[in-house]
Amino acid sequence: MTETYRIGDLARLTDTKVVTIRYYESIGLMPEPERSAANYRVYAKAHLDRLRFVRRCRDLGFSLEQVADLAALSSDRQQSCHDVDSLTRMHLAEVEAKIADLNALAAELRNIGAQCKGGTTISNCRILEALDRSRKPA
Amino acid sequence: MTETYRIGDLARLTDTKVVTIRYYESIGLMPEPERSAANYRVYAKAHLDRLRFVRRCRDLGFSLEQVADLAALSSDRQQSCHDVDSLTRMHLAEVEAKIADLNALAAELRNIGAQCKGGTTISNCRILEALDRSRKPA
DNA sequence: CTACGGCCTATAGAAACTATAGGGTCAAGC
DNA sequence: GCTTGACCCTATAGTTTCTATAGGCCGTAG
Repeated sequence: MTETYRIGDLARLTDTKVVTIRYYESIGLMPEPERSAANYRVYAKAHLDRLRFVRRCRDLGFSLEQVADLAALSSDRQQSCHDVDSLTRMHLAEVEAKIADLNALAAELRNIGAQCKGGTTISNCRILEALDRSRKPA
Repeated sequence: MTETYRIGDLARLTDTKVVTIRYYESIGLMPEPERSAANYRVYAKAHLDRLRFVRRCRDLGFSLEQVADLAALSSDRQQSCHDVDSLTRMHLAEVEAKIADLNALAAELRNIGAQCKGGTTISNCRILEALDRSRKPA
């Protein structure tokens, strides 16, 4: 009576490739499911939930290792909320740092692009010179 | 008389690991240098310049393939500036998209973090519930 | 009964390196 | 003269997060 899923179902429901689900199992991020007579993986709702959790964390940019940590924490409901919070905070700090870097990078790329106004051949285009700071001006 | 460098010198001068320089050589991104009697790599100034160019492009977030393209373009000075410009533009678009994604992610993480105010144990901490949208409230 | 989609395992590849093993070279110090 | 240590060499495997491929079984619809 309990509804079950095959690996393809899980893949469709969570927008994950079949091979990726098997990969998660191989690294222990997904528990090993039951098998049918034909050796097919047979999943229960709990597996679906777990996979959704994993995928959502990945979308949020957590590494697989961090996801595993988060999942372990979540299974120990007596444990302090603090660990989960600090993991989230650390990750937020990483994300913010990356944004800052990328903003600086974008500014530089826009600047480099602006140098192209003049020439049409490489020899009088400034982009490469801008990319290569060590090159002396012609 | 012309000054030469050993691989460790290049590494220090460009803040690159020695193995990484050899890796660049193995994939054809750095030309094969001369060898000393003891089979040590002996680099000239041109190699140093080339490596600086590669590293700077990498810092700007270009992939190794893009760096190779850029370098090829730069060696053909008759070629149109347009190619270099469009590569840079495409890359800028990618970077801007990534920034937008990360901003959305940071907002979500801040939101999740804010949920932790209340409880001190997992069972009344909201972070995991926020991470796992499919979990029903207890 | 054969074709087709879905499932299985196992291995290799992609990107951009990093790490390790096992060994040669060279200058300085005892 | 010999050892120590820093540096160099090649070759291979590991990292992360998957994706792709090969070769083959299962189950159903026509």
